[in-house]
Amino acid sequence: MKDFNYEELRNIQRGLVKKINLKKVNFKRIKYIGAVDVSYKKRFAKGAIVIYDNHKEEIIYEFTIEKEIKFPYVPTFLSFREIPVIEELYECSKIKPQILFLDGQGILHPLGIGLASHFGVIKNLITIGVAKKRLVGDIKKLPEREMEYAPVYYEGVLKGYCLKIGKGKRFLWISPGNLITPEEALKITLKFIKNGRHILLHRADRLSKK
DNA sequence: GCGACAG
DNA sequence: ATCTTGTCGC
Repeated sequence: MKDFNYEELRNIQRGLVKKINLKKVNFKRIKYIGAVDVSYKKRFAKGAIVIYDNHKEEIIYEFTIEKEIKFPYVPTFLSFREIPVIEELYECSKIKPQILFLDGQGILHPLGIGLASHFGVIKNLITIGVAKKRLVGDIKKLPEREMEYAPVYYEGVLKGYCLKIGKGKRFLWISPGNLITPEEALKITLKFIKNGRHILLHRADRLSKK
């Protein structure tokens, strides 16, 4: 793994965060919704994308790719590790989703530019960040019952929601990536939670691990 | 200095 | 994320 200039990468993030646009979604345009996930094995990363047809209400397309890992996992710099894989998945997909779910944070990031926001900005795409763990953000009290949620604040501003899924101590940290509001990101995500899991991200996760 | 820290 | 045996519970 080469040496990376993290100060320079910080500057890239500072430039990208200015381009995030948290506007409302025009739902009439939405026909395809996608999800991507990446898993790792030795020197390689395997990415999977699934495309859901919102009218047929089913997954209609999916595939995987493998790529050599070129960047280490460093908290707050996850984008630089995963985006090469996700970008190839997106560009090679014969069906382009109008909304894309990513396994990671959106604006719930120290600089406001998590994986979902980063990818949403460079592709000018509606993206939603769905993370399994907290990176930043404050919450008054964790939701206690299944499918309950609580607002997450960072620097005093509402940035996303924490949703309790399933029975145990499993939560999802949902925040807008780009071109969507926190409330809409929560609302759309809720539609895909079945049996305590996000059906599209879960499918992408399983595919990437095959 | 100490604790936190997406995947 | 990944490495990993047995084990608790529906």
